[in-house]
Parts: sequence; C-alpha cells; structure tokens
Amino acid sequence: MATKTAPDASRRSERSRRAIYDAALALIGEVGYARTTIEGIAARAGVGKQTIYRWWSSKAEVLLEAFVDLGERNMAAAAEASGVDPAEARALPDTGDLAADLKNVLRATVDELNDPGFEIPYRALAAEGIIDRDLSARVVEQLLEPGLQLYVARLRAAQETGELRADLDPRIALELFLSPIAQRWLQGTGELSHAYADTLVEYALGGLAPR
Amino acid sequence: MATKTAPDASRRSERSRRAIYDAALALIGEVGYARTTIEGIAARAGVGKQTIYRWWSSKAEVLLEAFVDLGERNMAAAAEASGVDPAEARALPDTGDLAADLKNVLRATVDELNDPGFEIPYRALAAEGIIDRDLSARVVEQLLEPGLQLYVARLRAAQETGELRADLDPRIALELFLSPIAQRWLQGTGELSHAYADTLVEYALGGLAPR
Amino acid sequence: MATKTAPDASRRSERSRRAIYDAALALIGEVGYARTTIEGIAARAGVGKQTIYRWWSSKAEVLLEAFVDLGERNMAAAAEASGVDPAEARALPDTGDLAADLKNVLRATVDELNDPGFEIPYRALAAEGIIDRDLSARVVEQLLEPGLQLYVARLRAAQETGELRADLDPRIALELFLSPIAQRWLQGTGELSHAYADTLVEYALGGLAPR
Amino acid sequence: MATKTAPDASRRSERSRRAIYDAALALIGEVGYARTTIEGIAARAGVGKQTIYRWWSSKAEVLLEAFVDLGERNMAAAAEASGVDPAEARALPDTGDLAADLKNVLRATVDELNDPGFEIPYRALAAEGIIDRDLSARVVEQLLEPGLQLYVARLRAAQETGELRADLDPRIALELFLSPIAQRWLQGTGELSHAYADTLVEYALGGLAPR
DNA sequence: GCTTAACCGAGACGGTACGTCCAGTCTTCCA
DNA sequence: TGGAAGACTGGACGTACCGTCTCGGTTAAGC
Repeated sequence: MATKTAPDASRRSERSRRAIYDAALALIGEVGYARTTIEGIAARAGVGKQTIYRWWSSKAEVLLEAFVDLGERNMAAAAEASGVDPAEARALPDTGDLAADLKNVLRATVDELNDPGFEIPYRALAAEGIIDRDLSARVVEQLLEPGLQLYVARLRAAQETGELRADLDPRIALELFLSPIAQRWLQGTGELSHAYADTLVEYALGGLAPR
Repeated sequence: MATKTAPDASRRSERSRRAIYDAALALIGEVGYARTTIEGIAARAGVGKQTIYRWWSSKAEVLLEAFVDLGERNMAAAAEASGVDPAEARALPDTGDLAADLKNVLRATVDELNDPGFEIPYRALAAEGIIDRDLSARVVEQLLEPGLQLYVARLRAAQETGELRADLDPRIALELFLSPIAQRWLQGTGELSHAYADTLVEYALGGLAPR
Repeated sequence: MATKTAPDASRRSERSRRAIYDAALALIGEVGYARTTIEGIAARAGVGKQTIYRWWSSKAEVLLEAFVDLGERNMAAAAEASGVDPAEARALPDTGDLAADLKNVLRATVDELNDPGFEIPYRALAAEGIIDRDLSARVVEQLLEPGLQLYVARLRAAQETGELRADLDPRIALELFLSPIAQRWLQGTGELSHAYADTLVEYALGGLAPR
Repeated sequence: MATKTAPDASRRSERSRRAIYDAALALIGEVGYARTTIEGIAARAGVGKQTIYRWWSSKAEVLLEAFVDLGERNMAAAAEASGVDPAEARALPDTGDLAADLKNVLRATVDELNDPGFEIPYRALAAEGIIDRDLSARVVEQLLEPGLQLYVARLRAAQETGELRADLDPRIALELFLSPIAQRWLQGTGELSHAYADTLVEYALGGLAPR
C-alpha cells in the first residue's frame, strides 16, 4: 500500500516557498482569488507547477499558508519594533473597565476588517472555508482561535473581578459581540463602524431586556 | 448602436426554466457546487447552453433563482396544506413571552440549518456571496431580509409591551442572537443545538453583566 | 455502449482544417517532427487544442492528412497547369523501352527523395509508421499504393509485349529496384544517385547470374 | 574554461550498466519504446537518473548499446555451445550452389524478423534511426554492417567461381534481395515468408527480362 | 394562413487552466 | 568522486469547461 511516497521535506527549497507565498498574495490582490490560478502563481514565482502540487493540495491551501506566514512575519516585526515580549504584546488590554476595553479592541478589529489589503485574501479564505470543511477547520485553528483565546482570557478575568456574571460560558458570551461583526463583514448586511462596535458591547453587556 | 437586444421574456420557455432549476439543484446536491458546471446543467436539463447564458449571467445566479423558486414552491405548498393565509403563516409567534417565542423560532432555525438537503446549495450561495457583492446583495434581499423583517416586527411588538428596552435598534438587537448562529453554521466554529439557541436568547436578553 | 458521440463532420470548420495542415507542415519543416507539438500546431494555426483532438487522434495522423492534402493540391495544380487529364498525367511513360522508362522514373524518384522540403515530413511519417502499424497501413494505402499501381501497370504492359518474363509476379518484381532505393533513403546506407538508379534497373532486368 | 569534464570511465559501475541494459530492454518489451522513459529505466534499474545522463545522451543510445550488448552475449553463448570459432561460425554457407545458399540464409533472416522478442526493440531503433542520422549511422555500423560483409564475401566467392557476373558491384547486388525483405518488414507492405525469400533470390539471380 | 423573427437543442469553435508526466539539471548524502 | 535519491524549472500532454458562435427546427406574432 505505497502512498505515492511523500516528498522529503528536509530537502525543500525555502526560496521557492517564499516566492510562491509572495506570488500568491500579490496575484490575489491584483486580480482576485477566482482569477488567480496555480499556473499563474507558478509563473510569477518562477517555479515549476509541480513544485506547488508537490507541497500543497489546492489553491486555498497555498493561500492559507501564505496568510499564516504573513501574519507571523508581521507579528515578529511588530514585536521586534516594540521590544515587548510577543506573547504579552498580543494580550487584550485590561484597564479594569471591561466595556471600554472591549470597545477599544473591537474598534481596532473593525478597522482591520475594513482594510482593503487584508480584505481580499481573507474573504477568499472564508468563502472557500464555507464549502471545504477541512480548510475551514485549519483556518479557524490557525488564524481565528488564537485571537479568540485572548478574548476568553479577558472575559474570565472580568468574571473574577465581578464585572461579568460568573455563570457565563465565555465562548458563547463573546459570540454576542463578535459574531455580529463577522456576519456583517462576511455578508455585507450592514456597515462596520466604531459606533456599531460600541453599540454591540453595550447591548451585549447590558442585555436587551429592561432592568 | 443597439445594446445586444435583450431577449424577449414573453417568449421564454417555461419548460426549460423548470428543467434548468431542477438540474441545477440536483447536480449541486450530487457533486457539490464547484463541480457543477453550466455545461452539466444544460446537458442534464436537455437544454442548449445558450439558453442558460441567455437568461442568467453566472452559475451563482442560476442557483439563487433556483433556490428562491424552491422556497416559493415549498411555501405555497405549506400554505395550501395548512389552509392559512400565507402572509400570516410566516409571522413569528407572539405568546407574550418574548424569550419563549425566540427560543421556539431559533430552535426551528437550527433544525433547518442542520438539514443536509438545505445545507449544500445554501452554503454554496453563501460562499459565492462572500466574494461577489452583487450576488450577496440579492441573496440578502431575496432570501434573508423577509425573515429578518419578521424578527424586527416581533421585537418592535415586545418594545411596545415593555418586554424590551424601548431605545434599542431592533436590527442590531436581533444580531446578538442570530449572528452567532449564522457564524457557527458558516464557519463550523461550534455545534448548533437547541441548548445553544436557548443560551443565546438568555444571554442576549439578560445581558452579560451581573444585575 | 455510447462511444463518446462522434463529432458532427458536417459542421466542421474548413478554415481550421486548412490552418492546421499549414501550421503542421510549417512547424515540422522548421523544428522537426519530434519538437513539433500539438500545442504548437494549435497556437500557430490560431485554433483551440480541442479542435485538433476532436478530429485527429495523434500528431502523426495530422501529419499524414496534411501530407495527403498537400499531394492532392500539388497534383491538382500540376494537372491544371498542364491541361492534361489528371488520371493520365500520372501514368508511367511507355516508349516501348522498359529499361529506359524505368530509369527515367526512378531518376525522378531519386530527385524527389533528395528534395529537403519533402524529406523531413515524409521521414517523420515513415518513422512513426514503423512503430504504429495502423498509421503505416494508412500511409501505404494513401501515399504509396497509388504510385505502386502505376509501376504494376507498366510492368504488366511489358509482360504483354514480351519485354518481361510472363510468369513474374509484378508486385515482387518491382521491389527489386524500388526497395533498394527506399532502403537507402530510409536508413542512409548509401548514396542515392541517378547512376545508382540506372544500375539497379540493369541488375534487376538482366539478372545477377551470367547469361 | 574546462569542457564539462568528461566522466572517468574507469570508475564506471559495471553493475549499473548491466542493470540499465536489462531495465531498458524489459521496459521496451513491456510498454513499447515511446512509453519507455529515462525515469522509468532508472527506477527499474535501481539507479539514479544522473547515472544514465552521465553515460548516454539519449534513450535511443541506451537502447542501441543494450541491443549490441545483447547480440554480443547471444553470440558468445552460441559460439560456446557449438564449440566453433566464432569468426567462422558467422560466415555464410558455401555449398557451391549460390541460389540454395542464399535461400537458406534469407529464410533464417525472415524467421528472425518474425520473432516478436526481436521485433519491438529493433523496430524502435529503426524508427529512431530514420530521423536521427547519427544514430542511424551507428546502428548500420554496429548492427547491420557485419552481417552485410558476410553477404559481400559470399557474393565475391561466387563471382570467382563464375556463378555470378564478374562485373557486379556486390554491395548493390545484395540489395536486390535484401532490401525488399527489409522494406516489407519495416513498412509492412507484404508478408515475409520463406516462399517470398525464395522468389526474390530467383528473380534477382535470373533477372526479370526473358532470356 | 403565411411569413418571419425569436427561441430552442445541439454542439463546434478559440481559449484558459487543470493536474500529470518527463526531460534534463542540480544538490545532498553515502560508500 | 561515482552513484542513489529525488527536488527543481520547464513544458507538453490530453481533458474539462468557459462563453461565443453557427446551424436547423419549431413556435408564436403580425401582416
């Protein structure tokens, strides 16, 4: 039962990998995901098509890895610039005022989602993930989950200080203000503004029923 | 300088339209959206390719219309069976207990989303809509908006009875419990159960902060 | 047992066929048979690859047909120019002197075989035919056989006038002087000159044994 | 400015060479020449591709050498078995009856050409040789010429005994009966039987013209 | 009632990209 | 340093669809 003999990763060309990531992101930005082709990426990267097929199984996988790689490089660069420990740098602020902290972070998220450079590849990934469950799982795990964990940590801290009901499931709680933003961004069902983010935090923390 | 002389809709073949809808939905169910082709739909429907290109501009448009058509027929059938006025049949229940009513409807929504027959084409449409803003707008308008209006109406009623804070924007308020469900379904970030729906209603109505 | 539904020859594009023949012959002349590709022919002819695959099953088939077509056009042109009935124009001369007539024709054959324009595609066809028996049969039938029949006719006439032994099988007899020429041309085992052609005729007619 | 530094033949691996010959002949027999690849030969021989490229410049060269090697081994084995001096063992029989001797040898040749094991690689070589003049020269020189010399010798002997016209060029004379056989085999223009061989000898020796 | 314009099924066409296969080169590690 | 292994660039393969374009045939309006 020979499984096509997997390639030897230790001999992989780093130079080609980089070139493929760069070409993929560039092309997606220029012509969009649907019109970006494996052939085009290979040509732009100065690489044989087989080199792509050898290491990735689909266009979406290339994009995912390129995206993860980009994130890692950005993060490393940011950490270097600020001189702060990367792990800590990512943590959500904790000023003791949960509402203010959440609004701050959500406003930044909204800004990021509205950034065109970020938008095209991320949308493509999201679209592909909706149909390809495997890919979706990897996107969630590698791109989303780390961010969600930061929210969970902040919410738990708030539960300990009594700012938040102690019996809440933080995973579900954070969906009240995060999912609406994701939804609007994905489906374009409404504008994404700072005011909207603020409103969500208020509605979610205060509840919809009168007190 | 004639603009391509639009086809004469009055002479359109109803039989072909039906066959194309049926073929499209069947193929998408059988092989998935990506592997469904215009050519395949035409062959399956016993129709010339040009007949599709004449009336629709993309695969996604065909699917959208097929889907809308399917919904209309289902609804008509349901109305016929129940003997109730269709307009009224769709309205959300109003027992005076908002929480209970919302839970009821959300549970039904969760069940529908978990129905495999519904899932594949709807996912395809959602995925395509993420990239194609025009399509997305039509999906929202034709498939989603009518449902959302029912929620808005119910929430407004609750504001009048004092069950809900009067200063709320109902469009945003309903996102607190609807978006998390949409999100989980689209991205597979968590299970979709009745219990989850109930929890969302409780968190949203009661708020996350302690009273 | 549906056999892929053969294409409808009546709707075939004459313009494409011509362009493909021309491109094929041009490319083979320019870069040789081995480096001529279907893709290259299609590009040069301004034709989709599928149009080639639809009507021919291999590069060799294209070449064969292009070659036959070329022959037919040449012949038609020659007939037109000379104003003679084409059927007659091709017949071998019959001056009553068999040896002289054969030498004349063989010398012309030798000249033709030494013509570079003719050589490359014909060699390619011969080479392919050696391995592909089907192709070989078609080459023999469409390109060689008509010519051989002319020899057979001339030899039969000679048998009737007593210039040739009456008990000979003309098909075998003509091989004595034609095959050596073919052989030398194919395998390059010796020069192809008028003198050589003359010698063959003399040896074959007179026999190798002393009288 | 070193010219690519030719490999040091003295350090060449005999084991690899053998394995490559065996693999090449086996593959050509199994899948035919066109579908035999350098990569396939290397894999089958358990050899690196570079080892083939180092010592041969083309697939045809490998086959030619493998074929020559096979012939040499067969001949050595035959000589060993018969216990006769190899040089003599190959000479054409000379019973004093030229026609009978030639018929004998040609019949054996016909049988050999009809042997399927011999046919496939030899045909491949012939086909390649038609296009590749260099290869053709080597095939003629290494595989054909030795055999032809034996005929030349026999014909010269016949000239001395008066069985053959003294003024003949034996190289051309032998083509009268050998080329038709080669031709029929290569192009499949007719059957290759003992009777055909006999007829050729008779026609060639007696001549086509009546006495 | 007879033309005539349009839709229709069918499918050939010029193209683009697919995913695979090999050529021939280059690099690494082993004996 | 020859050889086994195999990753690399490059390019052709044969296939699948794209969206456009004829080609008869059928069908419904308008004369």
